[in-house]
Amino acid sequence: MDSPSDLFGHQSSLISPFDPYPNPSDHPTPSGGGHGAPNPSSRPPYPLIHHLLQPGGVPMRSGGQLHPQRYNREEEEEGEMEREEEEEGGMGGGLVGVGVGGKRLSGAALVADWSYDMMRVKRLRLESLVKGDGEIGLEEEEERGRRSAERGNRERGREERRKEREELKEQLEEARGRLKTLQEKVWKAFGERPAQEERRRSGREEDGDGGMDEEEEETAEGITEEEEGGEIDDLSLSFIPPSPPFYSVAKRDRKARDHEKRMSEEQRNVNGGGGVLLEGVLERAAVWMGCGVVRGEWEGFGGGGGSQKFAQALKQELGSAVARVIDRVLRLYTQNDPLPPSIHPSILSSGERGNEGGDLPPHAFREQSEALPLVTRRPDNRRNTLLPPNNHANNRTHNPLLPSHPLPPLRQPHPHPAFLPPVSRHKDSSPFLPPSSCPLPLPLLHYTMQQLFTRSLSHLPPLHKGDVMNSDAYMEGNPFPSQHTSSSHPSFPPLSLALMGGLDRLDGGMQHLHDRERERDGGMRGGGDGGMRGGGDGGIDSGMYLGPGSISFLFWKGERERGLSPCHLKKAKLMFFYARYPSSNTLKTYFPDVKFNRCVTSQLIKWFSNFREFFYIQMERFARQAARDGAPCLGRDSRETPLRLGRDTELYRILNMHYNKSNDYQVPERFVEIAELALREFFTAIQTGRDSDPCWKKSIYKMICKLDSPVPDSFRLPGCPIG
DNA sequence: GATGTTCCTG
DNA sequence: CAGGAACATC
Repeated sequence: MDSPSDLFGHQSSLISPFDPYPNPSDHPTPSGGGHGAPNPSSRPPYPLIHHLLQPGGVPMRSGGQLHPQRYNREEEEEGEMEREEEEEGGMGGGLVGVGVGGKRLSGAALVADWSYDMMRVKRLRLESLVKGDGEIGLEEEEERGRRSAERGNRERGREERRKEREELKEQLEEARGRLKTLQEKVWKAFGERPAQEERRRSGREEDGDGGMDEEEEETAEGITEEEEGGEIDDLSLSFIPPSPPFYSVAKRDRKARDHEKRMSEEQRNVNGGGGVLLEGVLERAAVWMGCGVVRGEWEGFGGGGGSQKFAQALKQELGSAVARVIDRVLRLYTQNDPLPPSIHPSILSSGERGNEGGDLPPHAFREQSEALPLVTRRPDNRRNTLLPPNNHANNRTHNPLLPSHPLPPLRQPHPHPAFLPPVSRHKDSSPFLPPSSCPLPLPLLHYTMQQLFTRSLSHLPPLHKGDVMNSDAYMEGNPFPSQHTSSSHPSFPPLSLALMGGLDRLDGGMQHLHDRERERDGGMRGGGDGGMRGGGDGGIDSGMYLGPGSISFLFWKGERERGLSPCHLKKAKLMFFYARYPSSNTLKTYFPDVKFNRCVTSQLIKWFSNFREFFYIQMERFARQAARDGAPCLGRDSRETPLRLGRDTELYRILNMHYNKSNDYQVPERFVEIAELALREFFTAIQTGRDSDPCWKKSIYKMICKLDSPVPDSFRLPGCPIG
């Protein structure tokens, strides 16, 4: 049997920080080694309440975050392995969020946390029961076979049972201490001081008939009974709100009715004030804990059915109340509406509430929301990702990308214009984020997204097999209705691809052009690993990244493996302004938060290949248009200064739209120059008829390849653009 | 064979 | 934007 310290010593690991990654099947990563393969059997399955915490049938392990301070990046990294071990295959963290800088803990997390503690106690007791029963059976056999040994055996059994009792008492003491701690946390979470509670109770004691109502009398009676038996003399349950133990069926039934009654009240409370409900639940959880466990412990020890009843009662209380709260929160959340004032914020995790403690700037939560592709943004944010991007651009006479354009609300709080070059904006932070605007470690933005998606999707049919890969319910009911969504985001503008139709293949790759680049890269980051094999462990599917609009298990898995995310794509696009042909070493340098392996590297390279493709297509397109129409498309000045790429031109707009969709960044002047150069090269080639040469683009590509600029050092920082 | 690039398609 | 084919380079 687990020792109490073992049992509760596990607590800290079981109260996992919310579990950003679904651990699909606890499969060890293909890379094997390094990560301790989670062993499902090493953790208790909480058979009693596990499913009760899954309102939608989706395992939603509540990772009550009791250590918000863990949520800085370093600790997150350090805890990665531990977390993996802690994961239990449920949609971890789907319910409650991280207490990122939060002053309060999630009520649901605490309930789940507490429930889990109680389950541990119960399990403890059941184990002792099994053990005890076994001993009893043995005695009976001996009684049949060897009467002479009967007395001795009995005495021995009694002795052992006494030992067991001692052990159990110790364990209960531990449990009690644990409960006390938890309750203090609950009180803290709900703003009620234990002292206040104490006052309340003592005040009640002074009232009426000696300060005891029926329940209290029963409690006292129950304890007295136990004390008479000499079993729980020191289990004074002082921190547990008074409530009866169940020592008679009649009283239990009556109590059950009372509980039903109060549950109805709670139902009302949940509609009007969630905090009250939670407190009630927790109080009664303590009641069951204080009475059920203690009582059942001894009943069970004597062979009674206390465990069953305790389980039933616990099931009732926690099942209905907790699940109801969770359901409600989920419902509220999935409605994408702001929380109605009737919902007490304390029933939401701090992750849901953003930062309540004021550690984060006011826009922090807004930025978190930016990371939620499926969440409709607030009306004041014109960049709603649900809308076609920049529709306004085509309908306005002035260029929306001009620096004079009002900044979008997201950026307004920041003193610097959004279009300043990154180097001048930040010394120590990501170039993408204003100094004050990155209150969370960037991965947490992803985590938040994952977390919220987990919640949102828990009530929806799976869109992708990955969404629910580790959901038993979905696994059973939905055999992977996989629909790849990667092609649902057409990026190319309506452009006559016929232009490209007659182009012949280049007779050579550009690889040789990278020789110089590689040499340069070799010195950029000491100890370049000499290629892409360095980080490869083959642990990531090539389909890990499915595009900014498709959040899937594969994406989560990618996050788990520190793979590529939509933010990395964004960063890559911005990086394209500096480097059209980044080598793999360059990529490794500038994506330090990505765990590189062959697939990730290929993916990044593929991205840049796509960027180039788009770039060249646009260049050629506008060059041809200029050659045909005299380049009116390139602005008024284009006749005086041929083929200038002004920032008010259509080409500029298109490029900016593609690489800098949300205007996080000012297009570097250097990029504008290079684009102009490329444009002129295409234009000249077309004008002079060189485009009839099958290899006519090659020289242009080569030229562009040489024009890569050093990527600002600020790009070396981990993270990615918000939103 | 691994890697990188372009082209093409969806 | 992904996937794949074809090709080049090492």
